[in-house]
Amino acid sequence: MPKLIPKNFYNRPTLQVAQDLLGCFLVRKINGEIVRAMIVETEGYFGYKDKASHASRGKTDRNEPMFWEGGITYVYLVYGMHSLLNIVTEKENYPAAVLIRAVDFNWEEFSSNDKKGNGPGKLTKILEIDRTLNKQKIYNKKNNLWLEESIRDIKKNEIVKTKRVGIDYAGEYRDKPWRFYLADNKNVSKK
DNA sequence: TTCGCGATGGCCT
DNA sequence: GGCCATCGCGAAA
Repeated sequence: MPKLIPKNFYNRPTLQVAQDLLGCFLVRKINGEIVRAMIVETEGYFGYKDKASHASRGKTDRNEPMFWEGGITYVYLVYGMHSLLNIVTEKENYPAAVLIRAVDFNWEEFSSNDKKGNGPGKLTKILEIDRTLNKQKIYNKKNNLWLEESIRDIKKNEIVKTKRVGIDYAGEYRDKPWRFYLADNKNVSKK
């Protein structure tokens, strides 16, 4: 049986959590049906100085969940149309989260082009994740959204580290290698 | 194959 | 009023 990831998993350094989440399963229950999606790409955002992070200008109504303790969701809208899913990490009052950028549904039904989870805005659409799921606990199953441990060991050399996507404005933080993905997976959002 | 761009709305200055 | 942690389309090549 797959194991639910415990709360204390998230209360650790963001970049560690971002890498450990690769190979784990994002599980969503929709109308009583369970859909499992393996996480294949993540990005870390943390601290006050990183201009790419929403928290770089202090706490606001939007980014407030980033300041909560690890293990809850931070869902927000970009470009007026896409909901992006983040998992909050680290301790309370320190702003940090991991963006889930791509998932893989080992599932025939999800093999058509518009049902691949190969982008942060696409996987949320397929899994019906929107801002109503903001600020929810993901270490229990009550909100019909949770995370399960990987069913195999992910080796260090399977993880590719590179710069994050879509944040060219972030100055010295633009090129930080805080994006991680599984090297052999075809569902990552960009090369 | 890659590139250019429009859609679309909330958030921050 | 400007700016996005994006996507999919159609044109060019």
